[in-house]
Amino acid sequence: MAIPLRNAARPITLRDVARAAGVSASAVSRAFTPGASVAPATRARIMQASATLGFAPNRLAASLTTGRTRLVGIVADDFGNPFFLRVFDLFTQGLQARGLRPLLVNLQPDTPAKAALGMLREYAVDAAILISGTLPTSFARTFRDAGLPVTHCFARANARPDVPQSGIHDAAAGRLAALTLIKHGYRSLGYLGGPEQSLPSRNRLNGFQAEAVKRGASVITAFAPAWSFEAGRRTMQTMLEQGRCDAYFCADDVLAIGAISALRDAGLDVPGDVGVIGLNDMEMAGWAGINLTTIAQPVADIVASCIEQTEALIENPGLEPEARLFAARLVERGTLRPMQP
Amino acid sequence: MAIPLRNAARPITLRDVARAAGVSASAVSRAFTPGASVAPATRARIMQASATLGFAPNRLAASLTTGRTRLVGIVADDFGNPFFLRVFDLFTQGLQARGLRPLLVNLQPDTPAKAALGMLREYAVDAAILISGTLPTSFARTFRDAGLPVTHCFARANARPDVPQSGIHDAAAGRLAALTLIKHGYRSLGYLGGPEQSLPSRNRLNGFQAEAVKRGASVITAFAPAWSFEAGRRTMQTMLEQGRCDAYFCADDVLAIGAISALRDAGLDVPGDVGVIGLNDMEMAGWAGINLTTIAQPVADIVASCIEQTEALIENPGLEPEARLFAARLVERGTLRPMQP
DNA sequence: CGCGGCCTTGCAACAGGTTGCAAAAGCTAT
DNA sequence: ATAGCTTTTGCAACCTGTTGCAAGGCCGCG
Repeated sequence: MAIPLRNAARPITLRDVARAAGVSASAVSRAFTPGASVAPATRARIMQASATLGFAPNRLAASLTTGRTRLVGIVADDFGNPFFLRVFDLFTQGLQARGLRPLLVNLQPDTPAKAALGMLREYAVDAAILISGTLPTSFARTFRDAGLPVTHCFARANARPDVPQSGIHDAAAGRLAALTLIKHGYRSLGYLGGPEQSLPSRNRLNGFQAEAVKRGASVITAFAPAWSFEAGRRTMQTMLEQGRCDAYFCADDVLAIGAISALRDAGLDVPGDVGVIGLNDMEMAGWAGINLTTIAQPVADIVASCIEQTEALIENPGLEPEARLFAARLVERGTLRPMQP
Repeated sequence: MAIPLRNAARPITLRDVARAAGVSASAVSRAFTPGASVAPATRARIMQASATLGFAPNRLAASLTTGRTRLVGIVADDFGNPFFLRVFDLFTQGLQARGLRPLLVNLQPDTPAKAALGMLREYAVDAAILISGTLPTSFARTFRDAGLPVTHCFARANARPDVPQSGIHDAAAGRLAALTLIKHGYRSLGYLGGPEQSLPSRNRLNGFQAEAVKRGASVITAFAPAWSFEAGRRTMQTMLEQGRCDAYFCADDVLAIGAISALRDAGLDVPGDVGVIGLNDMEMAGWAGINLTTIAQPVADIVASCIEQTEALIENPGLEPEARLFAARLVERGTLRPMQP
């Protein structure tokens, strides 16, 4: 009836290897540490023994003395928008390539920052990366104040940031959208943002509105409760009740696709009657039947930059936080009427 | 010039708390262990001290003695298909709810199983979950043979499985697709699968073909090189060169959307000239403009089942592997012509 | 009042690595 | 052969928690 306390298959430890190679435990440890002082012949013998025994050093045990786990917490709260699949792909690949391992935390809408912090501290992550446009900036501050190096991707505070950030220049993207619509001859404009508390939503609006007003166009605005098709569709429906604009800038492609669906349901042709421009340039924006004119983020550059910031912050926790903003680019497809010559 | 070897902000340890609360380290450890023997008053004092110091026990240090990290490796190789975003969401949520933490490994096409195994063993994960329809079954075997508990989600070996598995009954889904097309009056059928080495691709074909042939329909087949829009579009283009079928079963919705794009480019109306049925029932299948008739997987059930299998395997590594197959369900939308009465 | 038994607590060993220090070994130059 | 250096190696302490064991405290009961 005895329940075994430990798995029968005990993992191979460094002492097993030491015994097999006829050296001390320290020698084995050093053999696996680049730059440590070991005779080449000894190292070879140890590596040989490790290979036959199938030994891999336990990083977690090592972390006790080194103070580094090479674990990075990825904290995200939007698993609904396909945009983030690309982002996860890039992040996990990029971190892996640097020998860092992503530990995922999937935030529920009601998860307090403290709880998320606790999850990460239990695992002694070297840093955390916040991937979200909707998380309040206080979230990052909570992490930072607890002494956990943290960076924020795809969000931007208005003033000087609390923590290092990478993302697009939202206001500039908004201006680009306005400029594009105006160039295409639209005058009465609508803005359909994501959740109102989301900084990118607001910053995109600010740029959009400023540019539009400057050029004599009018802007009405609405915020969708989520970055989803259904939210975009519903919000466009209520926007249409206030009368229709010539063209709409949607702060995300999926939102735009939902909005177009509502416009077509209302008997309006896109781009015949109404123009729509999205943001993100997700793969599906290029699909036939969608063919959405949109503004592209340099996602790969942003993610690479954020990883770089994270590594730098791990090296030097006192680093002055910097917001790196990337320029967005117009991708013309078929949801705006042809430009007036 | 001295470089500090350790971060100035040393994390709070259990001995700090012990000192603050005036008890021994063991007392603190026990205070955090449910069911351990501690006087309520002592525990309260310790919890108080922990809260003010901001202490959280380091699970990694604990893992040295307990032999459990509560870390689970999530190994995936397809970050292109939005279907998997939903899957990641469900997995991370489900694991978190059980106090397990997902450690992500993003497999590149050329990552050998040994390398992936090494990444996970370094972090002493309690188990690994393979999420992939394209990974060869040898991958799971490599993990298992190394003594790492492993389960496989969304793949199925033909015979008795090497490791526990959860997924849909691919052959049954294929039969359902064939039956549906035949009920709608289609006779000359086409199958557009994912990568040929993918087991789900082949199993879906087997069921589809068996049912179709049994009912006197013909089947031509093709395999796309990836589970993507572009692969679906291209593959449908080459299929059309061999003449067209009445209807096509595509082994994935994104593949189907690509295929429809190719069909329309070829001047064919869907569903007027050709019927298309997909598989997965992803969110976008329901979007206006796509409106794809498809076969739904009970994804949430499958993921829950896989997590359950994983937990069971951690408890009892000797568990007999079992393949749990879930029934797929038809979701009728607008890409098949109306049924003949 | 004394004793047995239970609950609570601390000691010390341990998990799997890392690392400062000093001893041992190898090498060169006298 | 010896001194003087450098390189290689092992010892032992340490990182942070956990746990078996035994000692201490407290209770009730006779």
